[in-house]
Amino acid sequence: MSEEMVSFFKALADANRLKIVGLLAQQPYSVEQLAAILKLRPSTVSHHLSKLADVGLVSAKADSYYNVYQLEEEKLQQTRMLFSQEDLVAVLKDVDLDAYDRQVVENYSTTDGRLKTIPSQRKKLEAILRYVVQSFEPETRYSEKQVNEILSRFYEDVASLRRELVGSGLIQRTDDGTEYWRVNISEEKMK
Amino acid sequence: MSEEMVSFFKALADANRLKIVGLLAQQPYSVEQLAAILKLRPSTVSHHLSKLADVGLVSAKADSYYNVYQLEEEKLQQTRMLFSQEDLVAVLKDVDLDAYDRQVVENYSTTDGRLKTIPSQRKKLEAILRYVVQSFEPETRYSEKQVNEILSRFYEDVASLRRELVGSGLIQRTDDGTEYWRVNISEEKMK
DNA sequence: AATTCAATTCGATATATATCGAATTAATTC
DNA sequence: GAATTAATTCGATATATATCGAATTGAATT
Repeated sequence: MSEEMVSFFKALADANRLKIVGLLAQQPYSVEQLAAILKLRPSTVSHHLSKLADVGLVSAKADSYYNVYQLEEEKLQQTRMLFSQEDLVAVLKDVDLDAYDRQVVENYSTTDGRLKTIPSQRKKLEAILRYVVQSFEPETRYSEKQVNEILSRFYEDVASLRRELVGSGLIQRTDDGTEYWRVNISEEKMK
Repeated sequence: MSEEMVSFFKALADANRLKIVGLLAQQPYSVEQLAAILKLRPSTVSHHLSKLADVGLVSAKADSYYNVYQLEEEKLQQTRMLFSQEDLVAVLKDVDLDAYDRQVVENYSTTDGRLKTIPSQRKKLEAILRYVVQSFEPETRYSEKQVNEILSRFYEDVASLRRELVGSGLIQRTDDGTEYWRVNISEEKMK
């Protein structure tokens, strides 16, 4: 999960905690020893150790009445596997990828869902086009007349809109201009 | 350097910054797009991006008046090399490794540098012994008489002190007990 | 059993920082 | 050239957290 990843980095995002990891990589230490070496109070070191223990980087072993902490080597090795493609995708759970496009469309639409104008900024235009193209079924051929009919629901100047869609690569057409179709995402990414 | 390592982890120790990394791993995005997707203000996203850029994880490319950010793949790969033995040792620069032993010795010494008592806690005792043994030259043989002479500078009950030193493995002796020598660190680590 | 001691927990405080809105900057469009 | 727009910077604020000292806990020594 993503929250676990954040906690992991938070655990290491402190100079003293990094030093603790470095020290425990050499040998186990008690809280008192770490406190003396780092010039911190035992209570502070205890706090740091509990954060490191929370993410599984260290563990304690009771030895008489000392608490001797040691590094969890396997967990440290695990760091090397970080940022695999899966990890990166996992971070994007619950992320609203279409929020930008939606926001742009809203800004340029009247209450009845039609476009007021076509934005001149390229990024805005692209967002609008990505939205409009969703009204075309994939794997389907449309005549120019059908295309115009669909586009007229969004904007009066269908010719401009059609031209931009083709120019952006989201819609393709035969050379003679008689047939149009929506380009699917994987193909589009190729360009 | 160590400070750089802390900054690196700090840069990734935030849920929204991790999401930005995840998003940029898919494709470049403008500040405005990221803001819409993450439901943050552009100023906030700008702030996050500058932290990521500071550690070299992302870079900006001007495109008309958009600032399009992209992930620095090489830097991300570099993460996998993290926590090598060198990295861990580098963190310990400027760390006062002997602080604990010094502190213990101070607590058990009178102002003239002699031990008041010998601590009963094992960890404290070990610290004292590590300190005392430094008065013996490495690679040198001592007679029992010489050993006692050296130890008497620290504590009256030289027999106890000598016994603890041998018991701890810091000092070794011949089976007949006529010669004593300090065990060097690398050998001691072997045990 | 009483005392000593290391560690943890708790409460308080000071610093760090995530977030926002406003002002500014730099570039584009009209 | 004037107006628009994206991004950054700046100042303010609220939250998070690193650190400490005091109190508590649990174990070991006397």
